[in-house]
Amino acid sequence: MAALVAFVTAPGGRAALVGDAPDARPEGGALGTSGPEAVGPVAELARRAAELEAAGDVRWVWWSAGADAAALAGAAVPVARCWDVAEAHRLLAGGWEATPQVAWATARGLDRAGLPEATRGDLFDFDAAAPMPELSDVGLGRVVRPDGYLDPDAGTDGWHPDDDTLLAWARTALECARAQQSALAEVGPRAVAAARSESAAAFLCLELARDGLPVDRATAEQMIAEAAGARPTDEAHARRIRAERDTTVLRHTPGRETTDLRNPVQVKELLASVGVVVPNTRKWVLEPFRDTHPVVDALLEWRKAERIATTYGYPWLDAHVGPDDRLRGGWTACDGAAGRMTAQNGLHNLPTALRPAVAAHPGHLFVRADLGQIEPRVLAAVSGDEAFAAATRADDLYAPVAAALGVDRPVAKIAVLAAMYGQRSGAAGEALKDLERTYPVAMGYLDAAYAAGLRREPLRTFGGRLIRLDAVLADVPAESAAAYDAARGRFARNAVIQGSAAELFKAWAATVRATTRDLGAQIVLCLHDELLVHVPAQHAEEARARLEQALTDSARRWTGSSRVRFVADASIIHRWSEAKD
DNA sequence: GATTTCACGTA
DNA sequence: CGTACGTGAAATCC
Repeated sequence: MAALVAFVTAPGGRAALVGDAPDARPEGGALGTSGPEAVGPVAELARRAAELEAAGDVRWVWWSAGADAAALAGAAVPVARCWDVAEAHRLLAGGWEATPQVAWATARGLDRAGLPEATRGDLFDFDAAAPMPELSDVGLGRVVRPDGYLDPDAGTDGWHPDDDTLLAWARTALECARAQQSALAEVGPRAVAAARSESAAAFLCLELARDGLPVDRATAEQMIAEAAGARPTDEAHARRIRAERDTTVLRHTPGRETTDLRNPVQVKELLASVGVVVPNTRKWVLEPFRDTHPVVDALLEWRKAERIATTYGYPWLDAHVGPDDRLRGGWTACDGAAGRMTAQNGLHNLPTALRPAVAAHPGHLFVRADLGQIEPRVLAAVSGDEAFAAATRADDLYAPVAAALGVDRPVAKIAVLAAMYGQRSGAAGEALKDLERTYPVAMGYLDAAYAAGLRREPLRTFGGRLIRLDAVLADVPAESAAAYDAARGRFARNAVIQGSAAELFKAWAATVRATTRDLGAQIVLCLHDELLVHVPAQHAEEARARLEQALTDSARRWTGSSRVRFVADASIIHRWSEAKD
């Protein structure tokens, strides 16, 4: 078993590293007596960490990758195993808030309501707390208060610990990680493994932010030019281009040229004047009126161009694509709801029209792979439905389902999706009833999640992530209590599937990262069920094979069996836009 | 200046 | 065929 070694940093460029050999620790013995221990400038500690990583079996512990491990990612330390206290806490307790103080309190079983407030300036300055007696022998008392809570200022921006305090901060992280492991072991058989996988994903997020997504700048400029016009030379030029774009719509409605197309109220009035009366001007509302009046089609085309001009235009390119032609944004390992990864600066919602601009750099290729029919396959795994699991053995899961129900494939597909996502009406009605009879375990699992949502009872994903129903939907406006309840039910039903799928995806990504590193491969994009890996051209085929093997292995570890089959569609491409093979 | 609404891109 | 996320422009609130 890997030895835990904490790596923590403090403002001012200091870091501490403290190891603890768990098996060597005598019963009731002191902590931190058998492993490495160092404190100093973060660059120096990162070098020491690189040596330890190269030498042996280490699992790094940090309060969070973003706060503590940036220097390791920056120095390209090939971190193989880690424990991210914040990610472990998010798994254990749900939601997104995961400061060291909250994570520590939860792991130690302290009441969340008793958390002390951070001090502010000199108004509430008080004398440093006396060390906590039972922890003072190893120095944790420097950051742990007598009442057991963490010093509320520890780890915050304005905190300037001395060396001994920073060492105590590292030892406390170790202690917190151990307490979390115990707590997660109680949650379920997969939760500790899930925390490790989430931790790896959090470090991967630093690497994604560091490396960026390879872009072909010339193509990007060309695609932007097609939608938004030439790059403006000055403000007046920019206004002129904007006006020309507006004219493509306004020329269809003489007399209304002053309409502001960016103002939905005015657009609604404009449409009403040509007989298109709509409650709002959303795309799917206007779509049926495309042929009613030419201004509708012109408006929808204008919106597409306007989107690229404003969100993905020249300012976006200049701000987020570096001189090395890499598109960079911040990444998080999980959102606050079900636990999917998030990304900023358009990395997760780049219009497909711009995908030709995402291109492998010279000498490299992309291996692109996505998980096929991931959500129904995950449903089969998490529900334990043997009949549904049997259907996953087919490349196309809907084919055996259609055969079992005695319906055409499209009907089977709609029925399965309707069951998972909530709509229980419409064309799928009859097939849904058959689905309930044929796969009662899987359908029962979904119904139970829905019912728990109605009752406001928190749920856990397959990997043990707590799905909270209080905070997430608190601000959803609802006309009636029943609508609010139903929204909660749908959310719960969706979250156990979406969240579990996210866990498998991250386990897969972490395995790919580990098993393709020696090829010089970089994961450059994670998109919920899709991976884009940038790899030296001569290793592309090998990398593709390892991606598929990684799925088999991580799915097997995650589900604990091979009853449910997961499939990846993997191809080697130059540009993200290229068709699947 | 901060927050809300509308709209729309991705899965 | 539901859920989630991030972004920008304009309106609205304070």
